[in-house]
Amino acid sequence: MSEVRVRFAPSPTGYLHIGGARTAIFNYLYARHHNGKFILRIEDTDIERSSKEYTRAILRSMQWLGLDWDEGPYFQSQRFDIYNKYLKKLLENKTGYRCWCSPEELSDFKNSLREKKLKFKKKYIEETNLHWLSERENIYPVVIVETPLEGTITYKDIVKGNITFSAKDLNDFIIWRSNDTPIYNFVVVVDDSDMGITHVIRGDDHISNTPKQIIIYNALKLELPYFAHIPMILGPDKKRLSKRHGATSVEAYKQQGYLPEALFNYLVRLGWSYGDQEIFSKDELVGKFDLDNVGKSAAIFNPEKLLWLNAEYIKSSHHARLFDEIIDRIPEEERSKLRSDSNFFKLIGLVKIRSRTLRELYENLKFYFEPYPNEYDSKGVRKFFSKKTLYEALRALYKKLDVMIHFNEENLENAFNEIATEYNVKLRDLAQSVRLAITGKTVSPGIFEIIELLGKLRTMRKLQYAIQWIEKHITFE
RNA sequence: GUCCCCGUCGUCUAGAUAGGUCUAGGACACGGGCCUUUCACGCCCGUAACAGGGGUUCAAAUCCCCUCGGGGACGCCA
Repeated sequence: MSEVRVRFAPSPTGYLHIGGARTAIFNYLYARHHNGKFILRIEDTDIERSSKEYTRAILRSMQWLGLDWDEGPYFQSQRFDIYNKYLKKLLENKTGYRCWCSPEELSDFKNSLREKKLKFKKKYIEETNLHWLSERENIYPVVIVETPLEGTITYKDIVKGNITFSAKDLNDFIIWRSNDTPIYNFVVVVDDSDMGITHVIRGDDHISNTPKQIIIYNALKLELPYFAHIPMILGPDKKRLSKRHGATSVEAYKQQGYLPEALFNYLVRLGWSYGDQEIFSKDELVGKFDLDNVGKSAAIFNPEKLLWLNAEYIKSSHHARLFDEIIDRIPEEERSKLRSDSNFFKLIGLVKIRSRTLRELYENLKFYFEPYPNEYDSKGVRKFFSKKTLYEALRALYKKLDVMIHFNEENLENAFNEIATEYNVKLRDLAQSVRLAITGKTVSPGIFEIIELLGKLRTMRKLQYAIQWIEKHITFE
């Protein structure tokens, strides 16, 4: 077989969404696996709804996901010359015809045909004496492709197998608007052919477009590509995934703190599998991905599993990489200091196993450079700041730490234990009140570990602040 | 309504192509336990599915048919 050439062809009428991203990924992987070319084409023939802003956003999302393309982006809006050339051909060989009818007339006619269980065909225009086939005043013509009255159109889908349509079930369809611009079904065929696309890999919502496109291929005497229709992604209610199911754009997942590899991995595994394996590097995917293990049925998007995968990727990421990923969230004045602070990088290591997103990672990290917590967890305050003995223990601990010279885990642990015994409090309760004092939360890495990393100065400052806070806000019974 | 596609645990799936090795495997989630200064991580255990009905066959999740269910398409959108 000659070189594999595939394409991803989004229309810039919105951000790149999860479904589109998966289609792009499948195309990308198929190209890379077969040493072929991955082409990007922007389908902006609907000038009204397309925008430059969305185009930029789509490219940005693709780059973020690591979907680098080999050719393009081509813009259909710049290729009207080519479409005109093929349009001429279609008109010349009479598979396309001009129709002088208004949108209203056309839709009324289709409705009346529907009542008779008939499809819209040129033959019925003629039989009904509509006079739409020759010029009329004040009406701009559309160009319509004529579909056969009988027979079948069959093609072999790489993922779904043989699919057959009856010609009698097909409407003749418009391929050129009365405002002199071409329509989707026509331009895809022309472009895919012109760009030498060998495999059309797209969502299975395009299955019913395929017979129409095959008719155009045949009419234009163009070679047919292979078709592979991949199942769609559904929401939890089994409806087509949309905004009401929550975040659907790639951009949104980026903002929420997902790693591109995690999203990529999750999306490939949705509808494709390789035995029991769940986690794949991109190189592995390039080696293993092929269309034959793509499933036939629609998949429900499961945010929980994506979250799990993201956590897995965060856990196995290098600290430096994670630092780079969250740097935008860190206050500017802290960035360079932290970059060369080896304790901060150690802390990243402690915190990353309890962070499922980069956002969480940042939240778990920020106590390190913030002088004291913005607020204390209210439940924690009730349990650990509101007991007199714990408060007294905390004060005693403060004094003990104040004279401690080597601020290491071992010494800290001894000090905590001594105070706990002395004041007859549980070590865990003392640890919790210190944790709350330092991080503002009841959850963090090991208390001795973080104190050691934080160092004496910053620890004492936070403890002092907490003690004062308690004195100011709490009245013991 | 018409046409097309799909149907294994709640979810993603292994199982197909070569019907027996499937008392149906893995993963997420969920439940329990261990570890433990909190929360995680990690480890161990558990709950849970072949949509239904007919065939074919010594034998069917795997092949055939029907029913039911879900989705998609029927635009001068892509």
